[in-house]
Amino acid sequence: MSDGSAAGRPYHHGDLRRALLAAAATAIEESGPAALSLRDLARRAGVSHAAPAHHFGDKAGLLTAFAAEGFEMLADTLAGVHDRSGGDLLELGVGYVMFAVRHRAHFEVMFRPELFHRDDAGLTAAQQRAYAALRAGVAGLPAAPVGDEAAQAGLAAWSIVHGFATLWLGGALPADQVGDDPEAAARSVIRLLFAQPG
Amino acid sequence: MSDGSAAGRPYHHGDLRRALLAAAATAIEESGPAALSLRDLARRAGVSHAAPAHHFGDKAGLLTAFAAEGFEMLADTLAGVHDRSGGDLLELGVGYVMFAVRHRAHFEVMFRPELFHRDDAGLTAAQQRAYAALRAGVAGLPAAPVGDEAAQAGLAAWSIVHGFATLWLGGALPADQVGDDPEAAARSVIRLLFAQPG
DNA sequence: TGTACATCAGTGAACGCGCGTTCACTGATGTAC
DNA sequence: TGTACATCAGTGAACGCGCGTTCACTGATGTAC
Repeated sequence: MSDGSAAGRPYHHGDLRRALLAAAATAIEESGPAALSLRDLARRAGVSHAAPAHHFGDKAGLLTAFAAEGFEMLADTLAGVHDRSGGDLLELGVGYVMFAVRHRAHFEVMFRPELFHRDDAGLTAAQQRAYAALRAGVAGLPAAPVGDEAAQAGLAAWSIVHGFATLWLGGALPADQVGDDPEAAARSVIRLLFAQPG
Repeated sequence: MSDGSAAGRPYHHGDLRRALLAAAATAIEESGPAALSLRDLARRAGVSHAAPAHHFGDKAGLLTAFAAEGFEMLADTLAGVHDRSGGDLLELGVGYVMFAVRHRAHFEVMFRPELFHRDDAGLTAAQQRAYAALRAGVAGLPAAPVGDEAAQAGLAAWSIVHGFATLWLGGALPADQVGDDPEAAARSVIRLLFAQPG
C-alpha cells in the first residue's frame, strides 16, 4: 500500500480517480465548469498531465463521472430528509436547495448536459433516483393530487426549488431582500407553494 | 452609406456592433456561452478577427453588452405583458418563461455574471427595470401581501418561473410529463403558486 | 466646388499561451507455479 | 521462498490547434474653411 505522504511521491497514486473528482469540485468552485481543464486537475492532484485521460477517457468522461456523483449525493441527501421528516415536501425542497449550496460545483455540472455524456448508464440511474425522491414529497402532501395534477405539482415543486437554488448561486438575489442564510430564505419562499400568502 | 451587398465588401461594415451581437446570439444558441470566441464572431460577421475587440474592448465587454441587451428585452417583454394583462402575475410569469425560450442565448448569459462586467452601468439599469416589472405582478395579486411577505412572494414568483425556464432549457424535464408546448406547461405550473392544487 | 485634415472603423501580421489528445514507455503490483 | 510474467497506473515528450490581445497600419467618412 503506497501512502502518498511526503518525500518522494510513489509512482502509483493510490486513489487517483477519487482525487481527480475532488480536485474537480475545488476547481469548479473556484472558476466554474467552463474553465475546467484536465491539465489543471492533474496539477492539483500532483500527477502527470496525461493521467486524467487514463482514468476517464476524455474531459466529458470526467464530467460524466462528476455529474453522476452529484446525482448520487442529491439522491442520498433527499432520502435522508425523507426519513427524518416523514416525506414533508417543504423539507425536501429545503434539502434540495441546501444540496445546491453545499455542493455548488456538482450542482452546476449536473444541469449542463452539454458538458457530459448524457446517456451514460450510471448517470441516468442516479438521476432517476434523485427525481423519484423529490416526487415522493408531492405524494405526501395533505391534499395529495393525483394524475396530471400530481405531475404538475411535482414540476412546480421542482421549479421553485431549482429556481431559488440557481438564483442564489448566481448571486442574482438582492442581498437586502434575502439575507445570508440560504436555508431560512429557502424555507420562507418554498412555504408559499400551494399556499396563500399572508 | 455602404450597403454590404455582394461583390467586394466595403471597408466599413455599417453596423458591425449590432451584427456582432446578433452573431453572438446564434453562436451561443449553437454551442453555449462557454464556447464563444471573438474570432468566431468575426468570421460570422465576415470581418477581420481583431474587429470585435475594437468595438467591445474584450470578450467580457461583448458579453456585458449582450447581457444588457437581454435585460432590456426582458424588461420590454414584461412591460408589454403588464400592459396587456393588467399586471396579472400568472401572465408575467408565462412571459418570463417565454422570453427565456425565445431568447435562450441571452437568458443563458444574463444569469452567469462571471462572464461579464457585472457593475456596468447600462447593465445594472436594465436589470433593475426587468426586476421591477416582475415585482409589479406581486403587487397586483388579489390579496396583495405587504412588507416582508411581499418580498418573499416576489422571490417565490421569480424562483418558480426562473426554475421552470432553466429546467426547460436544460432539457431536464421528462418529455412525457411536460409535452412540447412550453407556454401551456409553464402556465399550468405557475398556476400552482399561491394556490391549492386539485 | 474643392482642399486639408481629424476622426473613426476595420486590417493583418505577430506574439505567446494553455489546451486535449496520442503514444511508446516505465515503474509497481499481484498472481501462478 | 523464489521466479516469471501479466496487468495495470502513471509518465513525459510531442503534435497541432484556436484562442485573446497587441500594434502599427490603411481605407473611408465627415467637417471646417
